[in-house]
Amino acid sequence: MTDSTEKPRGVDFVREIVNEHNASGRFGGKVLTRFPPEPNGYLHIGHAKSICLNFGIAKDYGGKCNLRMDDTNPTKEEVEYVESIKNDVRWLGFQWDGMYYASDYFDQLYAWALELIKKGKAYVCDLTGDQIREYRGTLTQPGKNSPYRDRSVEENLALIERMRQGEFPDGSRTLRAKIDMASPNVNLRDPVLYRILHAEHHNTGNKWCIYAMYDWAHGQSDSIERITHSICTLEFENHRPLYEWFIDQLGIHKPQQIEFARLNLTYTVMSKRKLLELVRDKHVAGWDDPRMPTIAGLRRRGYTPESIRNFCAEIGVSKTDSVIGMNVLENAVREDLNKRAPRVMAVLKPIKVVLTNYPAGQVEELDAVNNPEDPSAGSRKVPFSRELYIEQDDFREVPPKKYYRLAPGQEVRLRWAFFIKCHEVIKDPATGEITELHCTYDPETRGGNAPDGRKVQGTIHWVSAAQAQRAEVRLYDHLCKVPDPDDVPQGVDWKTNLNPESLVTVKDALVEPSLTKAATGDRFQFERVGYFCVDTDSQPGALVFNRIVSLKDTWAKIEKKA
RNA sequence: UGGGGAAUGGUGUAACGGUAGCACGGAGCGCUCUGGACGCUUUAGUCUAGGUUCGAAUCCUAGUUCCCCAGCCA
Repeated sequence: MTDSTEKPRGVDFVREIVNEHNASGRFGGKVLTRFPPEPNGYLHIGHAKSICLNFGIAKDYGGKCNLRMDDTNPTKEEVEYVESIKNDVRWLGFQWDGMYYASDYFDQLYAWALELIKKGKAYVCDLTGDQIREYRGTLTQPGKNSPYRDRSVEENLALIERMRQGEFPDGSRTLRAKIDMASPNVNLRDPVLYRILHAEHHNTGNKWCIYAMYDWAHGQSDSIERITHSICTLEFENHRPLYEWFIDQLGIHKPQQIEFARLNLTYTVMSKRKLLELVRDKHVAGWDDPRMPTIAGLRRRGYTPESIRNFCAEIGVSKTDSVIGMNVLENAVREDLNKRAPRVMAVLKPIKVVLTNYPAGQVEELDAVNNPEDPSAGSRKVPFSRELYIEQDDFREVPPKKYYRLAPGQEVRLRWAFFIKCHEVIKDPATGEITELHCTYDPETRGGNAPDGRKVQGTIHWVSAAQAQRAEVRLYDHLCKVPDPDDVPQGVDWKTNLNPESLVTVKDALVEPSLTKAATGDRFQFERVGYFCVDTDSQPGALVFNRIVSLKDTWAKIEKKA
């Protein structure tokens, strides 16, 4: 119809294609997508991009989205992975319509293979792996036909059945499509459909000893589910003619495959092979190690599903190979947590402060706002006393220019408390190390404001010595020390680019007492420091926090420039 | 050297023959009981060369550069 003259603007190219289909009636206005992972590892942030795209499109168009395990290789797949995948998809905030397995379709796939044989379009090949490679030719030279290419239909039928029955050892024969050994597209040079694999499958057990190749399973699985838009990554663009060839031969529903560029992030790796390597060789504590770009890792780190979804929306979808800066992801979680995370005071590297004019033994409760961005978050009480701890970084005996924090003779505000001024620096006579700061407080400034209207430049965070709780804080940084860890000279292991300081553990940070009630998964902003999340290792009385991301640090930037 | 793709500020991404915009980053300013947040200003781009057109990021031609493909992996 022509009643809609306004063009959809600002939508990604995939949605543009869907719009065209809806306009032309190609799929009768239906939209059915799917997210098809192989359960051979944990999902990562790159999968999140695909999940948001597939589920997002289904939602935008009132369609549906299936979750399907592409489980055609029993030697690499495990139920642990399928469970983790389902869990991660749900956690990201999506609910699939159909839950399927490519292995659900093994019978149908086998029937279709027989059909292809009967049409003279597939044959059993006795070539070894090496021979198949030789016969395939190269990118610039055509391949040559297998000597087994012209077996009779009857012989092929008999042989595939014997393969299925388990009469032949692994690798001894394959079923191949008969297409064109001279095709400039190598995927069409008689691709293997089935290989012999005497392996137990997580879903079908020992029913099969021949397994469909991905190329033989994927397109037809989409077809069976009547997927309309089969969205995948760029490297499958070369396979599309093959999938369409299968579907044309079989005369079944043909989805539209659309390829987009996979996500790459700086300072990390995204290949499942490399992530598995990190886990297996214990470079990290597991798939959910907070340094991992896995969904499980990001979750444990403290990322919110919203922040990941916002990130995916922010980066867009296109066909251009690209690398997104890690700072974009970090920015997404800061933006989300700024609105929601309660503020709290924690001192990571403490130095003691004694208020010489504050009565010994006295403790008072001060009101602290929980979240200046969210009035409904209310306020809490924090104890204040003669002995406190502040951050080592917040004191300089010889302050540089523009240093607004505590220094001899310089007045600062203690957040939600009083103005203090430093009078004496106590040092260890042996080492010269600063052990204590003697300060005075101004009782008139209770709550943080001076009745005489006097201003201070700096406000610093603190905890009261007697009431503070000890906590372990794990400071996470980039997994890799360079933006592109895959960029290594020939023969050099990419793992030489792992960041040795990706985890720095602070054993004895001091946190305000309200945090004793913090539960696993709770997120906070440690004021002026960063966003933190209670780790799964945390116990009552033995708190463990993960740094999700630091706050932007303007002072660090100024000081770096000086 | 075969085939398939992609090229817009530093990084991503819009514009669908008619003002090159947005986000992140960078620089600067304002505000602030977080050197946070927020607000404002600013920086910087159509791969190259021709052509069509009143007008081109967009259409045409020819180049250049980058990515993917030679698993019985997905």
